Amino acid sequence: MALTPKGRATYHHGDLAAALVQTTLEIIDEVGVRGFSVAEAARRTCVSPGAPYRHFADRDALLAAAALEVSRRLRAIYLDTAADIGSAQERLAMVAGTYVRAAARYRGGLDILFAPGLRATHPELRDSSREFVDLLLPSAFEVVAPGEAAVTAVALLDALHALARGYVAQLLEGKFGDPDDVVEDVAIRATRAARALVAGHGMPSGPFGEEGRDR
Amino acid sequence: MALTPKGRATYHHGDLAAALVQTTLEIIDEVGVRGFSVAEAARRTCVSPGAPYRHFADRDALLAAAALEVSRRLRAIYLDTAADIGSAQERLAMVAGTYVRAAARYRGGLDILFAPGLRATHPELRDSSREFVDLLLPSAFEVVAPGEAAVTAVALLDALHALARGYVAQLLEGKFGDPDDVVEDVAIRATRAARALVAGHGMPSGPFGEEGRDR
DNA sequence: TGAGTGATGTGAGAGGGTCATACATTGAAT
DNA sequence: ATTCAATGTATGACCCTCTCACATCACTCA
Repeated sequence: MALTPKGRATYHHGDLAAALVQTTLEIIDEVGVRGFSVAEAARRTCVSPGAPYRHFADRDALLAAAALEVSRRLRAIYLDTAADIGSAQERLAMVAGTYVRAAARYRGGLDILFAPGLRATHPELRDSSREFVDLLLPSAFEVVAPGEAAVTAVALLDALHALARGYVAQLLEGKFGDPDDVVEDVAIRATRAARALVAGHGMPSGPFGEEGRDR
Repeated sequence: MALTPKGRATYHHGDLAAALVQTTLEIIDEVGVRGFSVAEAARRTCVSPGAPYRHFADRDALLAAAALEVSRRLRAIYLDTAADIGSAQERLAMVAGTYVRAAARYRGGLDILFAPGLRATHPELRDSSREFVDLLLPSAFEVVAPGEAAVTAVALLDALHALARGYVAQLLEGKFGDPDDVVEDVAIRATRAARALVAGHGMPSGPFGEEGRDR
């Protein structure tokens, strides 16, 4: 009998975990999270249906790993585009647009990244988002009034995050038409709205003031 | 043998469709969309596993019906709270807070309402959201400059919608802590951010200007 | 060099879910 | 009373998740 029951060169795959994550992203791009199955991922990776479970505890764990990968790519995109923006205001406003453009590129990828169930169960997803947001903290500090900087800056970032995610959701669900056709327009609108938000940032410290954030 | 193989009084249920929608909402509140199954819904409604398919084409159709119900309730909540708000600015800002509070009340309900897959497949969900948003149009018109009112007003509403949805997502995934504990705080923050957005609404007409909106 | 060992993949299968199909039951219209 | 359409049941095909015993391989250390 062939050394490789499946269509592979060696019995051991080499780096199944990474391959599965990659395949997962592809599948999700095609059929969405709902259509994804680890069986299908195994099939495409030319591996038995049980093999993925050597690397991921369950379906959700694989999805979470894929989401984490998306998160990493988003971060990279941001770092690329933010490099040459001088004004803190503009840098903040721009993130929203960048987010939207990245969404069009990764589609389903963002669906997992934001899947309510997953984020609730896998804290590392929230952590990754948080780290990403923290990249923006310095810019936020520059923008808010020196007095109550800390809290207001964080609140501003939360608001921007909310705004961007909302636009992404609307874009991906086709509210404005075929996502491919309208990405750029929506990105511009998101940027514009973000600018308005940054401009009107004069929000006095609120209930979250004392306890810091994120616990 | 008993007339009712299951624990029901009559062979015919009476209003299975409505009962299923209700049960669906309950299940989702308990175990989330991911944990929901029409088999379980049938079980709880004391009906055979196939019965639901007489009323709903497939699992997604049942979920969509449930989501529509949530949408209806949201609308009712809004109408209740908006009644006695005089200023258009405040009315707009308040919607964000209302949205957040409603989210805490319906939890999983909003998960379905916003589930990317569902909204893409079932246009009636987007329609219902749109009708809801349209309730706010008059207020939006009051707020923007008379000149380019139409487009800007719609853009403002889209931005508010995005913002509110983003906050809801963050709330439900536990970013700020146990949702129950922080609803009110988050609602306040959302309202505040919305106010900032409305205040900085001076966005000139953009690429969406010519073609109207929403197609 | 050549066993031993742990990591990785296989195959079979239990359990459950979706959905289609054929059949049973019933209320309403004739 | 009879018939019909609507509604529920029973059964089963098919797929998926996840488990378990076993096969295969890479690596280590004597």
